[in-house]
Amino acid sequence: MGMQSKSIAGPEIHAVHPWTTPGNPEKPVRHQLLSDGERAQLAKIATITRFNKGELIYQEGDTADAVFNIISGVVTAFRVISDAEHVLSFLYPGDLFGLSEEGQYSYSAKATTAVVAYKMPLLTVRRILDRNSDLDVDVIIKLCERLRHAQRHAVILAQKRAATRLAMFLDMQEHLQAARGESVSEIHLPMDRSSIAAYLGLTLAAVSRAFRTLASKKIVSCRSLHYATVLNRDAFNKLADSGTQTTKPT
Amino acid sequence: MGMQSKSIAGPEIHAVHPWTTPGNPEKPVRHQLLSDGERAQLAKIATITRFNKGELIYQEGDTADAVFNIISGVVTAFRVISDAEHVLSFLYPGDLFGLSEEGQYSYSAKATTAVVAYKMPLLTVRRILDRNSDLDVDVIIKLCERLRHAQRHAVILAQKRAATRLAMFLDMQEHLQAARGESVSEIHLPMDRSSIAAYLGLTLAAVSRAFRTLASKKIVSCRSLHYATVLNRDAFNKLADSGTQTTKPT
DNA sequence: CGAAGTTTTGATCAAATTCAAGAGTAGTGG
DNA sequence: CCACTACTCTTGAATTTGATCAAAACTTCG
Repeated sequence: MGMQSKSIAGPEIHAVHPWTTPGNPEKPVRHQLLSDGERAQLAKIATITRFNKGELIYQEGDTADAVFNIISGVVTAFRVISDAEHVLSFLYPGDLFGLSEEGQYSYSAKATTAVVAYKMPLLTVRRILDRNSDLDVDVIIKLCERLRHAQRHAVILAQKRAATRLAMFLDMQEHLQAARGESVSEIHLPMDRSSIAAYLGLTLAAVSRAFRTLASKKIVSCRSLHYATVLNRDAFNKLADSGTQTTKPT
Repeated sequence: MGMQSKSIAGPEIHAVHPWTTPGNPEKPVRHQLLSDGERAQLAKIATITRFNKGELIYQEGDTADAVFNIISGVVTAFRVISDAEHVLSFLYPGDLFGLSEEGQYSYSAKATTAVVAYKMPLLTVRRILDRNSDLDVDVIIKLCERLRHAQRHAVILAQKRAATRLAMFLDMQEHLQAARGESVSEIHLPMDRSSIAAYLGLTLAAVSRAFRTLASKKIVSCRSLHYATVLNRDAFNKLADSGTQTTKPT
């Protein structure tokens, strides 16, 4: 599932470059941000770590001493609040996590599928950041992307109907998949229903019913628990279109 | 309402420093991030702009050509989705906005109170960022803070009961107020009820009822529409405590 | 194949939305 | 300075939607 054809091994940060030239509003493309030199520099301090499906990577409150960069697999970032699990984001290969912390991790992270990741000591990464201006810019780009995602998440959560939230979630997953260069004939959902529920701020039952609602209206169909297809694109967009940038005329 | 006693005029970026020394989990303090030199450098390219209450600063989709730094007043960042306004964040003096954009602004911004702000050309700021490594780090710190806020927002929106969301919002406002060094005898709410509703993903009516619920239980009282006081701290924390870092023992 | 864990589905209940009318605020001009 | 108007906020009643609790169907994996 990891198709790296690069010459040098080492961390990869993928992100949509936020700083497009004005007057060139092409569709955003996901780039590899790090130069070969930067990757080599980071590779020296990185160790490769593996996590089994379901394994906890770190827990909210732990001393934040490492930054992770995903090679393959999916990670779920979450917080537990009065016994309820709230999913903050699903992280994919090319994502960086554990950097934006205040001494302690501000959320927990677990492997949703089997995961392989680079693990780098936080202090060393900071030392490199302090010297290397180009790396800074890459990290800024990545943080901007994460911020936009978090804001989109908030927009999804602000929706009042469950089917709308689910449609927006599926739309988001489809876009991310396209940005990663994967096929979009089907939407892949590596996480389980309860994680989706925790991300959408709904109960398990509500997510299940929302899937049923979309299926009964012939808007979306599910081949299995982890694969969905959009059947009626117009109806789907009517529900989900909100995160998509408005292709406004003139 | 602006109490700058600094020697040099120019943009100010305030943020909680995320990179505390491990083993020193003191309460986070908000710092002025920019050095005098950096502020002077930015001041040269900045112009001071004023906005009236309610005025639109920029609109989603506009070409993103300027970055703003608030001197005084409150700005609301929002998106309009199928006729419904969704508030992404309330921005205060010391905040920076308009930087994390992809050629076009990804949300709209309006002045919630009268606002005075520095306006800086985006291209020039980027050029400075490319050369000045220290500034990069400051921007990273600020972005990390914004990211944590966005994630907290998501946690608030994932709450199912309106009174809980409101309590968490009030708690957040109180903490921000304290971080800004203002008095916390009362919680100041410069925005109107419908903006709170748009931030909490609720209807105007639900917010109104939630205030009434908290008031009738003697947990919070409202002197006026814009000032609230916590009466019963224990009951309040029981509702709101979730975003607050767990002061876990040993 | 069988057992443990997930997901679906059903019935009831609580809570927020909606629509609409009434009370309160603010801002304007006489 | 007060009165009038426009706007925001509160409150009420009916409706819709999701939560909750619980049982049945389905997956997954040993």
